Amino acid sequence: MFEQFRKEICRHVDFKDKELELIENGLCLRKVPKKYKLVEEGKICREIYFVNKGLMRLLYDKEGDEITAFIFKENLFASSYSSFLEQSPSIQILESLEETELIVLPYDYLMFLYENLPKMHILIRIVAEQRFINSQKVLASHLLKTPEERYWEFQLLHKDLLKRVPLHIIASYLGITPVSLSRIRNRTHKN
Amino acid sequence: MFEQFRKEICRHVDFKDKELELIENGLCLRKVPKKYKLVEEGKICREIYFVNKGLMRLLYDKEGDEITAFIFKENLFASSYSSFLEQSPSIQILESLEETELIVLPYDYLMFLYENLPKMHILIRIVAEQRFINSQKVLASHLLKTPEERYWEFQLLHKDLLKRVPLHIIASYLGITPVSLSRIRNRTHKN
DNA sequence: CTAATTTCTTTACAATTGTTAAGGAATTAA
DNA sequence: TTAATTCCTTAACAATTGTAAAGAAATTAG
Repeated sequence: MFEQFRKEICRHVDFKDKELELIENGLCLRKVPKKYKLVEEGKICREIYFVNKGLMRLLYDKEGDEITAFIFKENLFASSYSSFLEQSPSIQILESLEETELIVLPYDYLMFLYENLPKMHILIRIVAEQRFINSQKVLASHLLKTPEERYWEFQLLHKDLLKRVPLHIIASYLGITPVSLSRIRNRTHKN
Repeated sequence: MFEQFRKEICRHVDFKDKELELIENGLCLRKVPKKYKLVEEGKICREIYFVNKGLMRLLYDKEGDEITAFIFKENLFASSYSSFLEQSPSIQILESLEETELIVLPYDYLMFLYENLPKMHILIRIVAEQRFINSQKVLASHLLKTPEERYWEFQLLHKDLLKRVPLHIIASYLGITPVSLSRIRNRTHKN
């Protein structure tokens, strides 16, 4: 049930069995269907999700248009993290792209762990740092590369997602329209 | 000497006087002139800097062109954070935009503090989380807004920087060319 | 299986940006 | 102060993207 989760967190912090038990006492497993919204716009995000199986995406609703901020694959911690950290209304939406199996860590239980298992600060510090590094990479890609180069890069790094995710979602992740992505793909395949 | 620094970190973590002393034992003050490079491309970033007075910027060298990733004002923790965290060669440059006064926290001393003052994990967790939130905001701005809207937003949030920083640096921060920024400013002022 | 919906591509046109080059303004250095 | 450098704007043109609309293909729902 928590095998992947254990493996992932123990890569970063050396938790003892008793400590793992303490952590897992507050967790639960949740299965959601495709297109299920875990966090809605305007609501406070009160949980962090570890993706056991499936795909999640974080997105903005821009006057009806969906703009993808990030796609979470297996073994990543997903959440509307800004909303979770500040316990403030989310400006992002978190939803599943496939039928997805999640491990749920509630905010209140994380606070409990912070007090009773100080190592938890280390773990969450590392999770935050990694999400920061990721965010920096995506931002750098926008600052340094053209949409076309960004598509090539995406192809290299996330070949699997090209098959799992509709192209218009990838387009919005790359910061372009589906029409433009279609043109880029057309150009690319011919050369 | 460390007043601002103390005030800032105590906003987040309740350090006792003795603990503050322990932290400050490993810090030093550094004054650098304008355009001084604290971190060079390819070198490992071995320090975190707290900006006491002045301005720093994080940038990429893209085939000779300078692309600004972030601008650090007073009371922020600046660094090539990815390089610092992973102690790997930096793909970013960190340099001063003005004569700048910094408080320097060396990597080795942070490791020492992690071991001898566990609360340090909390502080650095919060610093990482805030840099993440910032990074998310900048990325959202790129995904959701046009360059023109991004300039308006910048004007609102960082009016002071328009006077302190050359426009071509702001242009690269907004992800556009100086020529394009000039056109946007021209359009904006007329309407 | 059929109908409805979603997804993807293509086209034509408008709008914006990038590029290159040139000149003037402002700042910095000698 | 003068000379050199940096900074900013403008112009013209090419390239790219966005928008709107339409239709084909694929997927989903009943």
